[in-house]
Amino acid sequence: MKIDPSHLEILSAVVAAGGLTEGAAALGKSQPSVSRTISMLETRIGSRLFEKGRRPLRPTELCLTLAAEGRDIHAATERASQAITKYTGGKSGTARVAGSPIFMDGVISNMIAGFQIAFPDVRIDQSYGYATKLMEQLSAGNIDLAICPLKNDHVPPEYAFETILPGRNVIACAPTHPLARKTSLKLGDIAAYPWITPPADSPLYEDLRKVLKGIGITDFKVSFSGGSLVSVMNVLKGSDSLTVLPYSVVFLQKHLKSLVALPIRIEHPERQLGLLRRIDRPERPAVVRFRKYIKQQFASLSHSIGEQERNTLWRK
Amino acid sequence: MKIDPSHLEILSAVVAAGGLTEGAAALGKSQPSVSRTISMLETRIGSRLFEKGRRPLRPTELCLTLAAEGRDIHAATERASQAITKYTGGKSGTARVAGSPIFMDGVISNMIAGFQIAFPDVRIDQSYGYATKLMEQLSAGNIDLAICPLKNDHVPPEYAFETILPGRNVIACAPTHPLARKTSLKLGDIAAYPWITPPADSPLYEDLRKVLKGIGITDFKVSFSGGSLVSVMNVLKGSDSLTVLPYSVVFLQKHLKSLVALPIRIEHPERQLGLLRRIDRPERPAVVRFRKYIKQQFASLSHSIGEQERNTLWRK
DNA sequence: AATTTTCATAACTTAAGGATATATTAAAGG
DNA sequence: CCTTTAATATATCCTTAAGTTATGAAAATT
Repeated sequence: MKIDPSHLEILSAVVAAGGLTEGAAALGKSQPSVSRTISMLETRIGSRLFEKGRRPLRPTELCLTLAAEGRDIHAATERASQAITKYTGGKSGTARVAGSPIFMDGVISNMIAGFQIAFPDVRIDQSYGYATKLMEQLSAGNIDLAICPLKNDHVPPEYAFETILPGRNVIACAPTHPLARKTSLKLGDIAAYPWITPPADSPLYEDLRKVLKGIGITDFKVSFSGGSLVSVMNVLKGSDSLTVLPYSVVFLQKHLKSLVALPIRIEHPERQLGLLRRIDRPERPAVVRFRKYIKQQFASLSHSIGEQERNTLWRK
Repeated sequence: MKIDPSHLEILSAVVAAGGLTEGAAALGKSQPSVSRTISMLETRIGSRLFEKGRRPLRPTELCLTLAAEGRDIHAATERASQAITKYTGGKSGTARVAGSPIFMDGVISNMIAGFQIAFPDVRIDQSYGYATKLMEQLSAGNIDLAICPLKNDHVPPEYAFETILPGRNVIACAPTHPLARKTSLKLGDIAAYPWITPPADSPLYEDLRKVLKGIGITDFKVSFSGGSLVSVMNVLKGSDSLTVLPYSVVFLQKHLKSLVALPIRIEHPERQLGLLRRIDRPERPAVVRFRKYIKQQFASLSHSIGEQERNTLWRK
C-alpha cells in the first residue's frame, strides 16, 4: 500500500484541528479540497479514517496511527523549509574564497571573523593564490570568489571585478625601527636598511622593485624573502628591515603596534584591490552574502583610511 | 517556502541510489519523471540540488540536508504503509464483542486467549448481554459482534446471523455429585436435588424451566441463582445442586474436572448459538478476522463434541 | 574520436488538487 | 418533535502536476 506523505500531513492537520473546516483553514486550503483528499485516502486504504455519521469528527484507531506519522512528516517538511529559507537567505552554506596571501592574512581574515559571528552556519573555505591562479580556480569551479589586486582594464569579459580599495602600498617597518621615530624623514635615509621581500611571484614583489627603482634604489639588500605576513612581521619586529605592504594591511595592524608605515608617498601600482568572480556562474546565496559583507567592510575601512589620510603628512 | 514531502522522498531516493536512473528505478518511476520533479524542485527552491554538468551526479550541501529529511519522510510513510497493511489484514485494531455471560465465560474467553496469541495487536473489548440488548448495542454501533443463542427465523433482516452450534443443553453437576457416579441413571433420581438457576432474564433460565417441566418437575427447589459461570461452578462443586448449561460449556470444562454432564437427553431449545452482526455496517478487518477465528474454533469444537457423542449413551 | 552511459527535453495523457456553489446531514434548541 | 445551525459531502470546472515514450544532448570511458 503506497501512500502519499502529503496526505498523511493533511490527515494530521485535520486530526489536530478537530475537524475538516478548521483543518483546511490551518492548511490554507479549501474545505472541499481537504474533504475529498481524505475520502480518496479512505477508499484507497479501504477503511474509514473517521467514524461515519459522527459530527464532531471522530478519528478511527488507524487514523490516529497514520496521523502520528503525518506529524513526523510535517515536522520534517518544516525543517526542510527552514533549511531552504536559511540557505537561500545566505545564512547557511559554504563560500570558497581565495586571495593574495598578504591580503587574506592581513585584512580578510579579520573580516571573516566578524562574518562568522553574524552568520555562524556559513562555512568559509579559504585558500591562497595570485591573480592568474585565482582565475583558473574560479573557472574550474574550485572557488567562488577571489580577492586580489588587478588592473581594472585587464579583466576578461567572463569575470566580474568589483574594486574595493585602491592598490596603495606603503613602506612598512617595526614600530621600534630607527626611522619610525624620526620626525622628519628624508628619502635617502631608507637606503641604508635591508629589505624583506614577498615571494618573487607575487605582485607585491613587483611593486617593491618598482618603488625602490622609483626612488633611485636599484641595488638593494634582501634580508628575508618569501614569507607569509606573520613571518614578515616577526622578522620586521626583530630587525631593522623595511618592506613594502598594502596600506590597508599596515593600517589594520597599526593599533596592534606591530607595524608602522613610513610617511613616504610611494608610487601607486596601477592595480586595484577587488572581488573577482565568474560572471556566468550563478552565485550561491552564502557567497553573495559573504561578498556583500566584504564589500561593506571595505567601504568602512576605506572611510577610516580616508580619515587617517587627512591627519598624516606624506612626503616625497 | 512550502515544500511537498513526496519531493523530498524522491530526492532522498536519488541521493541514496547515486543517480537519477537508479533512483527512478528504486522508486518504480521512469527516469524522465524523476528528472523533471527534481528540476521543478530546483526552480522552486531557486538553488541547484545537484552540481551542474557533473555526470556522477553530485549533490549540493542543501540537497544533502533536504535528502536527510526525505529519509525521515520515507521512513514515516513506510511505517504508515505497514500500519495500514496490518490493519486491513485484520492484524491490528479492535473488535468489540458481546454475548451471553455463560457462553462468553465458558467458551469464548478460551478462544479469545488463543486469538490473542496469534494476533497480539488486536484488542478485544468484551461485554455481556442477552439477545435483545445485544441487538440494540449492535445497532447503536457500540459493539461489532454478538455471540448469543437465537432462533434462526427470528433474525431481523438488518442482521446477519451465522450459526456455530446447535443450542443443546445438558444437566450439569460437580464431578463429585452422587448422580455423577451412578452408572444407570433414572429420571426420577434428579428430582431430589436442588437447582442452581441462571439469572431470571437469561434464555438459559427459560430453558431450565422447560426442561424440568418436560421431565415432570414443576415445583423445583432453587438453591442459588443469578451468578456468573464461575459462581455457578463454585456452588456446584461445594454442593449437591444441579443446573442446566449449554453442552459446549460443560464439554470444555470436563477435562478440568470441574463439571460433568448427566447422560440424560433433555429437550433441545429451538435456538441456535450463532454470531450476530449488522449486515449493513462494514466490518472492520480485525472484526472479520476475529469472527472467522471464532467460527473456525467452533467448527473444530463441534467436531470434538460430535465424536464424544458417539461414545456416550444418553437416556430419556 | 567513437562509444556508452546518463541526464534533459518534448509531446501527450491522465489524474490529482484547487476553487466556488450547493446539497446533505448530524446536533442543538425552542 | 420539528426547525435551525453548523459542518461535511458532492458537483462542476479548471489548472497543474506527474506519468508515459521517444528523442536529444552531454559527460565519461575506451
